[in-house]
Amino acid sequence: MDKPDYSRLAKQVKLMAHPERLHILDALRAAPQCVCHLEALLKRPQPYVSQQVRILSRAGVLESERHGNNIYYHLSDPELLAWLDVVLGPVAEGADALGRHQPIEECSCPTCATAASQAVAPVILAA
Amino acid sequence: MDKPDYSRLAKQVKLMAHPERLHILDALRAAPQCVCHLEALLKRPQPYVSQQVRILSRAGVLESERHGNNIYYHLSDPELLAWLDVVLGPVAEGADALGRHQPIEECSCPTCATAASQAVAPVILAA
DNA sequence: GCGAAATATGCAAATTCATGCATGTACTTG
DNA sequence: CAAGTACATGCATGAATTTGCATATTTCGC
Repeated sequence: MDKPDYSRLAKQVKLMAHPERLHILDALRAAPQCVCHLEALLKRPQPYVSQQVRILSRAGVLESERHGNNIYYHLSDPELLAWLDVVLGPVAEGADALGRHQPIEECSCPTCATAASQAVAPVILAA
Repeated sequence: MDKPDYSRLAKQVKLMAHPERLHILDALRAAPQCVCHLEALLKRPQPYVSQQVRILSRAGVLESERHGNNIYYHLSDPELLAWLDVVLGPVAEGADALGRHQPIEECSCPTCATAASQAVAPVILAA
């Protein structure tokens, strides 16, 4: 019977109401991702990605963890996670069953590098 | 495996990313509502309400039906409806089991008027 | 400590959005 | 057809968003 807090909800919803941010969130809900990863995924300059990440961070829906030079972000807000599941459908985007992120050629973070060198031929270093 | 259309989804999500619009959508998913109703509900001037309604209308998520002088709008997009159920929780906001809208004192549309005169004392006409 | 890699921050221009208000239109009733 | 009611539309202005870019910061390998 209590009215929802439309202001608060709208503010949270707004986080998804942006194509690139939605893309980031989609990637992030699957598994922690470093910025270079998202950069490769979105095909946008790093400062651009960092800024969108910051918007999400400052909204309190993200958590970060540093691993050497890379900073891995992941979604920490259950509410938003639930919404994303409905808007985007169940998690698919580049995540495997273990919750690790899918290696991307354009990304050179440790996770991607080792994964790539183990799986496919290391064409990465050639380019 | 196919990537979601982030642009399209973001655009649709944006419809909810606004307090007043979210409020309108909440009311609208329960039952058809006329503008005067929403006006009373939001406590905002009529042109303001009409404009928000138009945004939703032009996005194709609303349907309208005229009854005499009043125009009743209702949500016609199942996708958005599903999202609203998750964001706002199950329908509650002023709808009864029959899907009629709850009469509001400030509203003078036929539905409200008759409902009011039958139920509580018609204090409405006094003010 | 130095340079390189990964990420963050600040700023500015362009665009979009929000909102108030005056006025226009459509239907109804007498 | 005249007047009233319900709703729509146009416009103006200020605020917020978007996006690009230059530059700062942090950490690692040497």
